[in-house]
Amino acid sequence: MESTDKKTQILEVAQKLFAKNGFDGTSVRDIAKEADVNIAMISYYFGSKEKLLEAVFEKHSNYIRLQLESLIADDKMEPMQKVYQLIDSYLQKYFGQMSFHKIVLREQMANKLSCATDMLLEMKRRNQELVKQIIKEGQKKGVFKKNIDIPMMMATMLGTANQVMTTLPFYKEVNNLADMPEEEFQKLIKKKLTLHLKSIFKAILTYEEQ
Amino acid sequence: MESTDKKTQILEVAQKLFAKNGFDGTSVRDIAKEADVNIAMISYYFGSKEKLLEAVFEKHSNYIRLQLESLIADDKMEPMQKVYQLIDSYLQKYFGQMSFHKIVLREQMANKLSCATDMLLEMKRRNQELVKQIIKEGQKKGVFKKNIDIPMMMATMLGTANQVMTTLPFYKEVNNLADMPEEEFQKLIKKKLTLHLKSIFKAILTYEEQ
DNA sequence: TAAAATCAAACAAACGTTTAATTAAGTTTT
DNA sequence: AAAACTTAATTAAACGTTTGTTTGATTTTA
Repeated sequence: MESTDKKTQILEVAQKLFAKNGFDGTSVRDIAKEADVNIAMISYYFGSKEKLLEAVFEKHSNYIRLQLESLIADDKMEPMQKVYQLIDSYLQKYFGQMSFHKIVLREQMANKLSCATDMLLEMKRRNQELVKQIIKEGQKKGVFKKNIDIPMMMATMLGTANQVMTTLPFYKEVNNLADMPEEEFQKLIKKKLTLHLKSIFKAILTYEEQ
Repeated sequence: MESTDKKTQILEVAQKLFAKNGFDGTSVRDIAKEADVNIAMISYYFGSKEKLLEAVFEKHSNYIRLQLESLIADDKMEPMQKVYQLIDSYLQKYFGQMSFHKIVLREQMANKLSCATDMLLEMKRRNQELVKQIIKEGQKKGVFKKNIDIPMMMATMLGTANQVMTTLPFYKEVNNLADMPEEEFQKLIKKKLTLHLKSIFKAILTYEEQ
């Protein structure tokens, strides 16, 4: 049998609660209660709490990689357009799966060696290598500057997105948008963030130092 | 009596372990063992584990604010130089107190309402207001563009710094610096990050869109 | 000798996991 | 088609640890 109803329900609730309260801050009893299943079902389906976390990671492992590979394969698109679409893809994933990316952020911070953090690091390495290919292509075509610090550039994209995402209520406050519906507000902030990052990346990749 | 040896020792160990393993991931027994004190001393000096966390926050509450205020007060320095020094101050604080800022990052993610998160939000509001003053001064002098999204710009600085800090081992790996001593490596990455952020801020604040 | 500091021990509560029994679903045998 | 059997799903209860905190006695300090 594959993916019972209750099994997927446990997985989704776990993702939500891990994001909200952290791995250590979430008990299997919390998960069981919210998913409306017996506690024993978690061990029954996933083996342990730790393996439940791994299962959450498994679910999200390949999305960005596929996007990047199809970008590289495209030989008609301009380099700068590829970078813009790269930003779009990342932000699409981030805002579409906020709760998961909060878990990633938390796991990233914990430097304990687990199967989940290994998966994460491997994902990061692979994606960074693909981004490198896109940038090098732009440099070969003479559109981008030489000496781009790609890891630092990626840190700005991921870091800015994370920062905005983890302090969304703060941005709502400073922009005086307390009344705006949450969904509309997120759309707005995503739009702002996209433009912001695109203009930064353009500066990093093309503007000569003065 | 004020600040016994053991009391400060508990505070420092707590900061270190909270940063490493998170608040929920750190037990008072862990803290007591590493600080080489009896478990009961934690309740004796701080009342509870929660209040111990608050005490850690208390210790760090005012550093950046003072730096910003002295920057605003200076009426000789050029606006761009002020922004550059703002970046220096923030990164100085971040790299000097990494473990504390990891705790901040974790608390920021947890949206539970505690005394500690309140302190954090208040700090953020105040500092953002001060940064706003510095930018507005530059705009009045005609050095900076109009329509600067200050919260977004700050998100880029804080977010990039956080991202680099939480994934330091990754940056060591991708830069092939596995052999470099940790201290030297951190100096290098801090230097890189500083230049990176300054060039981004210059672009944000002065380059006209093309 | 009075107050502060320190300690081992105990507390109840919460933790992740396992057990053993029961129900539901599916398959095989009559 | 009914009965017998087998496996999967589900449950309440219990398991042994670990959790944060408190107690009450003892030592140190002033």
